Amino acid sequence: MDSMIKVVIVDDHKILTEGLKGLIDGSGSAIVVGVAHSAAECRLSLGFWKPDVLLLDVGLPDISGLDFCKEVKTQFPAINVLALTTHDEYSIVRQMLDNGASGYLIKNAMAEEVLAGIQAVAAGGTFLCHEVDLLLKRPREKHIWLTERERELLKLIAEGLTNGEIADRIFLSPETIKSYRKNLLLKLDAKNTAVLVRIAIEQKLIG
Amino acid sequence: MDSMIKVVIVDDHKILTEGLKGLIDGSGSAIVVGVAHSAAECRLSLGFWKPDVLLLDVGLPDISGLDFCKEVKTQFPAINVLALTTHDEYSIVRQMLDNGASGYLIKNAMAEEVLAGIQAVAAGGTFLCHEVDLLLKRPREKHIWLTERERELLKLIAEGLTNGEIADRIFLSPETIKSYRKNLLLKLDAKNTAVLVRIAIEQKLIG
DNA sequence: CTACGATACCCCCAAAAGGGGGTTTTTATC
DNA sequence: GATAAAAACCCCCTTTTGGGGGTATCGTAG
Repeated sequence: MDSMIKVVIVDDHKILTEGLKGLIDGSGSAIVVGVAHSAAECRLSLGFWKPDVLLLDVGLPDISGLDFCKEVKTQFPAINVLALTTHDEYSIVRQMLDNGASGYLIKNAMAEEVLAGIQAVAAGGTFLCHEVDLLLKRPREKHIWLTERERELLKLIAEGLTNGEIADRIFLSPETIKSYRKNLLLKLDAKNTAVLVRIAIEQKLIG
Repeated sequence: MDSMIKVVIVDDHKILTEGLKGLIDGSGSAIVVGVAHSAAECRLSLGFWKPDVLLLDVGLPDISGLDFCKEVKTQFPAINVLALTTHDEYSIVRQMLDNGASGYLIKNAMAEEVLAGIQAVAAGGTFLCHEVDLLLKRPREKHIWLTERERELLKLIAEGLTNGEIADRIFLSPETIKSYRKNLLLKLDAKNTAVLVRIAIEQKLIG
């Protein structure tokens, strides 16, 4: 049928893609025209597949799904990206949507939500699974959001650099690094570096 | 058919379980007699389902799959547990096998490996997917393995307690805590607390 | 029976982090 | 053109960590 929504799946969990393909093909409204298990594999065929919807995982083996989403939207603005991941952290959802995704599904969502999501984004709309919808509606204060510089500092701290080493690395005064550090402790409500690093990783604030 | 292997799936990713059920039922050698999306849900019916093989995820929403594996093996020693997860860390694999699992599959393994794994453990054997097999064969020095006490200390450090606070909590001298801390830095090859916490979380050494 | 790992303890001293206060400049938004 | 947020900088002082040494006890596997 010509009205079939063409879908491509990019996910390295082969067991999931197999099952998902069956689910979508069996729906009658959409058909899987391609499956890739890495961003590189997807790049090779995406121009040929020309899907309406790209079901994209965040945790790809080669590059981040976050970056790949941006890449796809730049090269093929007509393709609607629907994120499909295990991550339910604000930081990931926000970055994915900022990078051009039209929808966001968590892998423990119902099968029906996948089909609903595909139809919604194929029609040019947006779709968020229930859990993510609630997440984004929470008051602003509950969401941790850092500036570029803060994320950079946080990453270097988590790598074990001292204030002095960080200062040398990015050509700033050690006193400046100290200020950022104090501010990060405040923002993330951490009493010391140990907790700071734990929260940074748990909330996926660093790559 | 009487010779069919009876399988129960426990995983909160509904999309994966749907697909997996189709895959197993379609194999001709095994059949899914039950699906649960949490440990609690599984407990209710496990005695009734009486499966030969339990496909078990580590990241369940209610309790850890690690603990649930031990629980199942205690109550139903005849059920062969086959772990099916995204985790490829030594610590998780080792704990799962220590808790009685007969096999370990990573979710990005091939679909064929799932069927091979089910047949192997149903026959009373063991099964490790290729990746995990390689992981366990690496020289001992490459594997980080901590004592009970060290894991306890590591957890408290990651929670942000200082040496003094930890000492008060577990009734030891602050000097003792300091020694453990220095030893942990050595063992995990971390130059400071920030790196220590990062490695602890990445290698899944703490709960 | 001895050798080893795990547990628990101690001292000294230097380096780093944390808590409290600040200032200035740029850049974007209204 | 005001307002606000981000970025960069500075000083004082205390607490905590890290690096370097140690010692003693207990249990268990060779």
